[in-house]
Amino acid sequence: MNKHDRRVKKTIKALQSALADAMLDKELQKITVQELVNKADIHRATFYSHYHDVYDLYEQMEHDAISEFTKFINDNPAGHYENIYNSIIDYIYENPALSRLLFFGKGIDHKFQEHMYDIIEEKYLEIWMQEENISSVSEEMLYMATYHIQGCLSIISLWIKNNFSTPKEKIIQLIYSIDARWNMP
Amino acid sequence: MNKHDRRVKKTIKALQSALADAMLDKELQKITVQELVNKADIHRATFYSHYHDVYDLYEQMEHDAISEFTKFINDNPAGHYENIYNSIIDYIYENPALSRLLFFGKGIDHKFQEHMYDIIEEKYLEIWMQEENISSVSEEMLYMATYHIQGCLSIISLWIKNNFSTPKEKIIQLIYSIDARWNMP
DNA sequence: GCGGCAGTGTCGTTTAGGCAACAATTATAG
DNA sequence: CTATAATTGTTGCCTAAACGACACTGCCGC
Repeated sequence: MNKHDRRVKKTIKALQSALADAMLDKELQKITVQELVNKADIHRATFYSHYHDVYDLYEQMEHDAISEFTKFINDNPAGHYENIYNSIIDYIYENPALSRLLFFGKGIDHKFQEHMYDIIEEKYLEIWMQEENISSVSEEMLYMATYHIQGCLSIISLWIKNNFSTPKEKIIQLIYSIDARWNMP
Repeated sequence: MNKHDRRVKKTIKALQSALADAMLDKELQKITVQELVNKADIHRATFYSHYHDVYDLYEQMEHDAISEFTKFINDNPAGHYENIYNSIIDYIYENPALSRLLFFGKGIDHKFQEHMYDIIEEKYLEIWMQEENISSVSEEMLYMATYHIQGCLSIISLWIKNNFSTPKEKIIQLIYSIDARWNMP
């Protein structure tokens, strides 16, 4: 299967949306293949040509999302850490169903958020060390990082919870304005 | 081409959405096939296997929509005319892009709305004549029909203009409550 | 218990969509 | 004016998705 084929991309996305939707009000265990293909409007056989079962679909979803986020964050060209959130917010906005699932899905160990945090923190420290031309970070810096990252993530989390009713631009602006109010260590 | 094939339905819908989207800020004349297939994320050759050009797509869209509405209205089982709006609102909600186009698209003679009005009025009169067991309608009734139909259509129109920010149920409730406040002739 | 109903995997066949390449026709800019 | 970029139709080949059918499992109500 060529994963760059439009048809493949579309069915994958349709199935992911269907699962994300289903998981908002149902445990992963209780979701059937039938149900998913109905929602996604694809043939059942097509499902099996991509995934072994519902769990398989979920695992690939989570894995893909983490890869995507990691890529976005590491590809960050300018190296300004505000841009990290720009990429993240864009991706979330383009994949609302997936995001809702990863942040609020039922019956999941929410290690995804920890993963997310780790990736971002790593980038923060990398940028800081580069900017300040130092080889290690102080304990104070780590606390600052936690404070700021978790704060921003909770803003994004709330945004998703509110079904993106706040305009994307406003969220970005918000995070930027918080940054501006900061005196970097 | 079997128009009941899922793939066909999906590409048709994707192209319709793309055109509807494009027409909101561009004249029909200025829209290219290229642009549409990019938006719809389908191959250009696929476009030509369905339509001759952009105008062809538009005409079929309008025609299909009118057919759909007519069908909904005439299939109305109970014969209660409030249900007409139920069907219409459902359809609009399921086809937001198409609806925006038909109500607010640029560079179109908005004969669609007149068409819509005619279909609804016909149904109204049919129901009334049946209920009252009469063979013709009074002039007064025609005025009442105009008043009520155009009023309801303008509510729906505003709803679309507001990007469906008002919940669907509330719109239906609104129209029902208006009905309840009426003393039928 | 058993009949029916929903879901599961799998298979062979058909078909719509994807793709790349083509010549031909318009823009659009330098 | 000319080049060069973009859009247009069209083609042949390939493949993923659709479809219907199959036997099989598990579950629920009578």
